[in-house]
Amino acid sequence: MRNAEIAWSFYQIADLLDFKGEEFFKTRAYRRAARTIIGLQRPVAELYASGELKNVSGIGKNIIAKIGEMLVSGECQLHRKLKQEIPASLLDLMALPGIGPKRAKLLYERLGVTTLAELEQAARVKKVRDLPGMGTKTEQGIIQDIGRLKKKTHRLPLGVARELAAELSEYLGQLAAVQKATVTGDIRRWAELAHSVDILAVARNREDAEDIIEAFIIHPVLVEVLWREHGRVRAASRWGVPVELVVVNEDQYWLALLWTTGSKYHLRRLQLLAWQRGWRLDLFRLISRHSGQAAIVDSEEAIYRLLGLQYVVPELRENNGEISAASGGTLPRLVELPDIRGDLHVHTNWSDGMSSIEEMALRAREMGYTYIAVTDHSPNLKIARGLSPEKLLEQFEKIRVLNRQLEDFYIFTGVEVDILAEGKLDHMDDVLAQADVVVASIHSGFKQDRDTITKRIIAAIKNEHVDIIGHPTGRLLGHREPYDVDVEEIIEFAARYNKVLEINASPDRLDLNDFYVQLARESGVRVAINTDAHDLRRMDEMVYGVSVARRAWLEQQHVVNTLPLSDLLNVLHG
DNA sequence: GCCGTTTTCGGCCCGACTGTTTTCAGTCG
Repeated sequence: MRNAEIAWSFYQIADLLDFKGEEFFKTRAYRRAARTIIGLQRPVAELYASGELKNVSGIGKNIIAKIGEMLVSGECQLHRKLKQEIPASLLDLMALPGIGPKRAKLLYERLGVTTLAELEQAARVKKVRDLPGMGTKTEQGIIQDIGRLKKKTHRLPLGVARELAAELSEYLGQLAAVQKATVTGDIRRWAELAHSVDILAVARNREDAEDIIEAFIIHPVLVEVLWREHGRVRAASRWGVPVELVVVNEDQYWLALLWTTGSKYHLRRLQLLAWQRGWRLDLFRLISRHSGQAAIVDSEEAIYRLLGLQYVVPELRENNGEISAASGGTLPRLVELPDIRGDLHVHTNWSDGMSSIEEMALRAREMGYTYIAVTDHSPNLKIARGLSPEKLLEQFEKIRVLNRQLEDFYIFTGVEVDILAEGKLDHMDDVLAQADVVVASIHSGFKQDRDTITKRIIAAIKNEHVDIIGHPTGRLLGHREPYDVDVEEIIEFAARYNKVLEINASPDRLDLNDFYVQLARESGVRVAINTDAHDLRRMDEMVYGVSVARRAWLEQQHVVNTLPLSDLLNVLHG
């Protein structure tokens, strides 16, 4: 069992116990354990076997026992029992904003509602308003939120989509009849939301294709075959997003890879250009219009070369000017993960992170970075145990001591300071002045109007100590819409005050998105790609932020955390 | 549920907001 699956079980146990009205501290313990497991760098099974699990903070005797059960049988008894007792669809209700365990229970017991569809029906016939504590506004809200949910269920945030795709392609890769399996489509282009999970497999023998499909569709994550034709199958997955598998022979691989990667707008432009240049490009084939011969290619690069183009990386294939740039040889030299020299926004166990400053720094050094900025929360964010000014200065002192011990690595002192509801910052200027890196972010007042929120952020930009605006739109992909903010104006002010905007690399955020990052670049605003990691493992999510930068055509010089330490110091203090 | 060497029991967790209320329960970050 993978760590993610075990963690997922604990999250679900927590939700189910919440529903039963179990005390807060117990359900929190399960959630904490889940979060800890997600953050582990080694397989739980390994730590369990070696007995090291008991040294992990937040995981005690009971949870270890349940992990043991899961490792043996795939499920623990408590989870099984809870699932029997409570319809799983009730958890969907609790995912609605404003509906927690108490209200879900009320709806279930008084109206017999178990699914979103039933809840919507109950709301439409005005039954919800009769329940204690609920009224017409709640009822209207339910109808609206369910409507909104229906629209988005078929798109999966990039992070989850990649995990699902990795699992399926790994599974395929293990089949004897499969030579290799590659993830393509939206995911290969690093689109922030995947409409489908696409996998391309190469069969060892021509006649194996159907057997591969047979073996594929029995994978437990797939629930139903939607359609199927020779060498192709589309199935519904448990995650709500469709999965598509294409099986080809080796000689078709590169054109099939190009074709399945998309986007369809990029392909359309490519087809047109191919036609103009004497080729016919269609499904898995590139045929000379003169000779009628199919081109034989041994890479995607070769296909673009045949068409007289520079190679276009998947991230750029959105019909956003990349084909004319490739034709003129003017594609940008995109920023790459190895260009990143440090992470300027991470949390430690001084606030709501899971690891110590030392652990985060050592991990960063291991990753090849030369610096990191520790940016724990400010006092306003009580739930994250935001640091008081005194505590923060104590942390700075600790970091100075650590810096004397570390060779070839530098820890910036820093803070992620809340932009308060009135636009003030959650630390005094004399405190901020002592930090190397100040990330200013909004964590409250999400529902304020556009003008108010925009002004708050502009006020932060104007503060001389602020270096970076963190997750500028506050969205959580698939969970929370961005707050209403005039991003164009933020970019304008960032340009005027020479401030850096963040690409928050967490796959739950990807904030700013590629569109605004491109606008920022065109306005001369530099970005910092930061993970906002709260544990060691999530420092690895840098690659997601880099993908946003690449989709926005960013080069190394547009990203401040590609700078060598000394240059970055100049930017921060200059 | 987890945690702890001044505790093996009693802490852990906090305030704002919303929509519903006449004083507050539930939700959320």
